Order: sequence, then C-alpha cells, then structure tokens
Amino acid sequence: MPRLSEGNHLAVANPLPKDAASELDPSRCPVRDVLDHIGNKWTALILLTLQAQAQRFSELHRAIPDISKRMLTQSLRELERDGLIERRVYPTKPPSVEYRLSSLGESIMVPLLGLVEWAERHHADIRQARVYFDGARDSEPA
Amino acid sequence: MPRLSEGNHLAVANPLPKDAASELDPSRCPVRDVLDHIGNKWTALILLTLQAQAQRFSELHRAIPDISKRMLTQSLRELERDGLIERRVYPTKPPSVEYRLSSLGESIMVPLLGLVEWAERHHADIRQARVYFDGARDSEPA
DNA sequence: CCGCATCCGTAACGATACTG
DNA sequence: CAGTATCGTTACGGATGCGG
Repeated sequence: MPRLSEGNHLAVANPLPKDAASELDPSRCPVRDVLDHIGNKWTALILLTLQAQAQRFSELHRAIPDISKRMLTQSLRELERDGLIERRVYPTKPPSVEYRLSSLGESIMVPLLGLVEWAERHHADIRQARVYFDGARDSEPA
Repeated sequence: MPRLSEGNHLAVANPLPKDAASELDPSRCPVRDVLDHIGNKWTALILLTLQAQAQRFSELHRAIPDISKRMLTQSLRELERDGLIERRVYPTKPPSVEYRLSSLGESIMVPLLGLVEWAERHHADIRQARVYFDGARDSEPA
C-alpha cells in the first residue's frame, strides 16, 4: 500500500529557517486543510445535501434543521470561497439564492461518499466497540 | 450516481414521537458520527501516522509535534473506544505503550486515503479559488 | 515513559433581533 | 427570502504539574 507523500501532513520536523513562523503553517498541508474543513461539523452535510440537487438557502435550512442561520451562512461562504460550491442570485422579488456544487465540489463527493459508505457500513461496529469499552471501564476493577 | 441512504444523515424530518429528545440524536446518524470524529483535527492525522506502523506514545508525539499530550491522549482514547486502534501495554520498566490500527481502523484507511489523495490533488485549486474570492471581495465595490 | 488532572484563554456555536 | 450584527455560552485545546 502506498504511503502517499511520505510524512507530508505531519508537521514539518525541520524547525523552519529562523523566526519565520511562530506557528507552523497549516495551509501548506493539504491534508490538514481539507480535513479541517470537512470536519467543520456542517460542511460535509451541506455538500451531501447539495449533491442531490441545487438548493436555495431556506431549502438547505430545512434539510438541516439543527443548524443556525449564522452557521449556515458562514459554512456556505467558506465552501464558496474554497470553490466547492457556486452561489447564484436571482434578482426576483423577494430575492432567491441558489447554491450548487461546482465541478470541484462534485469531485470531492467521490472520496466523501466513500467515507459515508464506510460510516454506514461500520457504524454498528463502532457503537458496539463503544459499549464494550465503556462497559469494561467500570466492571474491570473487580 | 447512487445517493446512498436517501437523506439519512440529514436531521430526521419526522419530529420524533413526542418529547423523546429535546435534542435530535446525532449518534443515530452514522455520517455525522464518523465525520465529527475524523474532523476532530487530530484523529485523522493519528490514523495516518499509525498507518505506516504501530507507534509508541512518544513516537506519535514526535510525529505530530504540534499536538499537546493532553489532546494526544484524549484522541487516542477516543479512537480506542471506537475500536479503530488497539492499545498494547508492555510491562517494561519504564513502561511502554504501543498503538496500532485495528482491522476496523485499517478498513477506514481506504476511504480516508481517498480523501487525502483528493486533498493533495486539488489543494492548488482550492488555494487559487481562495485568492480569487478574497481578491474579488475588496476590488468589487468599484 | 505514559497519562491524568487542573487551570485558563480562545473560538466555535446558538439565539435573537434587525436590514434590504 | 436571504442574510448581517450582537451577545452570551459552551467546548476545545494548550500549558503545566503530579502520579504510576
């Protein structure tokens, strides 16, 4: 099995020239960058929702009820900024805005759906492991 | 393209029996459950690191320098709890502990590496989209 | 060496109210 | 309808120090 770009995502061991970065630059690590985003609790859900078809703001809101407007807006902005979705404004009255996956956004669906599929397939295993772990925790000290 | 289990990950539209859950149960949604975990900023990195080979606590710490011991411990516990990694204690003196992927953990590497590969392949696109977006933002209001 | 506990700053997030 | 602004809370996460 290939190991990909050997230790690239691990924080650079070489301590950086001098004082260049008081903090190591995470934007230089594709893995962290992308993973942080899809882990942003909502972004993945939004992408998944948009994968079915383009949606308007309130449709998205209805599809994901437990997100606040604030977070929805913010997440959409991020996705748009990253070029994963496109935002189209129709100057109707009242105005309507439609969000859709860009081609880049579509391309991430492939690995993302892979993860989704894994999640659905192995969720039972995880839940089982959890109850075992939690059970063993307080029945062990016999 | 298959849409998987139609709208499962979206918060259940059916408003739950009565008062059952004041909050909708995210643990019943595999997608959210898994995505939240791998998005936990460190878990994915740890899995990626362990994929190469089993590692001891301090080896992991060296491999991912910018994680605190606290977070490393915590993340490892979570992963162990979910059955993705195994923890082996060697009663040497001083004691040494080794972490390795479980078979379940190995199985998640496939989709995870898919995402990693996507990230590496498209990171340039994302960065470019960002500068474009940010640039357009404050040059637009002409 | 491994890992837990405490303290504390920060940001993420939600709720609400208001604008075009 | 599609946001923005403000506020308050919560939790994440880092630093440090102790114990096995």
